[in-house]
Amino acid sequence: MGRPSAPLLSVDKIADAAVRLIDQGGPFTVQAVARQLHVSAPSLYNHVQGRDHILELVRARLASRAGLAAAEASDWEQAVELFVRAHRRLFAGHPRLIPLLVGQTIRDPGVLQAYAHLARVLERAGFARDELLTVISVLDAFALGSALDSAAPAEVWHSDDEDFAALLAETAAPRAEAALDAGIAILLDGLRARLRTDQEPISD
Amino acid sequence: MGRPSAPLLSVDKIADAAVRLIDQGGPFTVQAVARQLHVSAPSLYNHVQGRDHILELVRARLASRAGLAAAEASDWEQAVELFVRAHRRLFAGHPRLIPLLVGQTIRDPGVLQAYAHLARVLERAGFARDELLTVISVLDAFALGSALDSAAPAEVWHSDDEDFAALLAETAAPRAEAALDAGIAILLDGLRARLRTDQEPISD
DNA sequence: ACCTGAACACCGTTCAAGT
DNA sequence: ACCTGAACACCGTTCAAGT
Repeated sequence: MGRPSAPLLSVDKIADAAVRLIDQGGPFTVQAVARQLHVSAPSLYNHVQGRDHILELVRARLASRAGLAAAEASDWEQAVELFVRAHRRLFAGHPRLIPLLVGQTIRDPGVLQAYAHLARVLERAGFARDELLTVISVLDAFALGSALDSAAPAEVWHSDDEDFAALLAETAAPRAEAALDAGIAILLDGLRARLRTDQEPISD
Repeated sequence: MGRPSAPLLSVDKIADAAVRLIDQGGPFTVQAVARQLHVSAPSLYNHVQGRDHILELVRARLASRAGLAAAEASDWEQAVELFVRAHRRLFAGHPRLIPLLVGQTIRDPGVLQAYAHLARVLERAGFARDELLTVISVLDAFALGSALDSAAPAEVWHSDDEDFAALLAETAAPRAEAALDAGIAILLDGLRARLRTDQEPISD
């Protein structure tokens, strides 16, 4: 009781504990984070603004670890690939994070910079300005979806249909890597075709 | 107090009230659903197994309304387009539903049938079996992402970056429809390219 | 069979009290 | 400045009591 001589907590420690907790699998509560740190729940509020803030810290932390911002590529195709792979790395080890972050507004400047950078690269490459957000959403959603599926397809679909259940069982984690490559190829092919249309709109 | 002469509730009434509540915007709680129906919260448990069950009912209800299961198409390209558009319709009017359903296992037989059907169509078209789930995930994620963005891009990204903020402001709802078409075109082009590779793997 | 109020074990968050 | 315990207004869910 009372103030400790050296602080027990810090923003970094809280973020780390939150990541650990999420990976462990239990429900994500402020109280559980506090328990990880052997501290009472209200203590966290000296360093952090609340539950949502903790999740935003986790996003920032994992994004920098996954090298999301470092995606400085020369050409747009490489930029797309790096963006997707970084995003996928971000979530791949932490599938339980996805439902926690979907629907939460992204506020972390570092993460937003990565999005803004990709938007600029795509625009410079010749993509129509009002398509940029769609393209980014597709990439974003794809990385997220494939991370979720590769980690736990059974958690997404629960089928009694024999054929579909077999398909689910069959698609195991090792194959998911190849599936990611295939998915990226699909997206890049599609985007290349799109770019041609954007650049030569009246070519015939 | 006591049992009413005619039942006040039904599974359908609960599902409808839940949809209304979600669209209204407040937090989704069992108590709030009960309030919509002028009934106490425990009453719902006579018809429904709990909060998650209610959400699954909502998914089923909106899926059938959006015509997800009706996506019986002749060729795979049409099947893909119908699937994406139905999915997008499902969420487009109810963006607040997305964070509630992501991360929840899909159990509704009708919805699962739509996925299984699409898987079969794609397999028959020549897609590699271990890619089917990836392809479906991409489509799924795309429909979801585009519905979320078109409804409320400001809820997804909150940027102080001038350029990016401008891009967000600029991408208004009316354009989102065109963006959906573009996105579908991107996906179909990419998938066509993929299909060629799958079918002629040793062509050179 | 179907609704109610009371109760239980939780939440996230606030705040006065302590050092 | 930083941690604590008590307190507040909520949750989802269970259950005996009522008709």
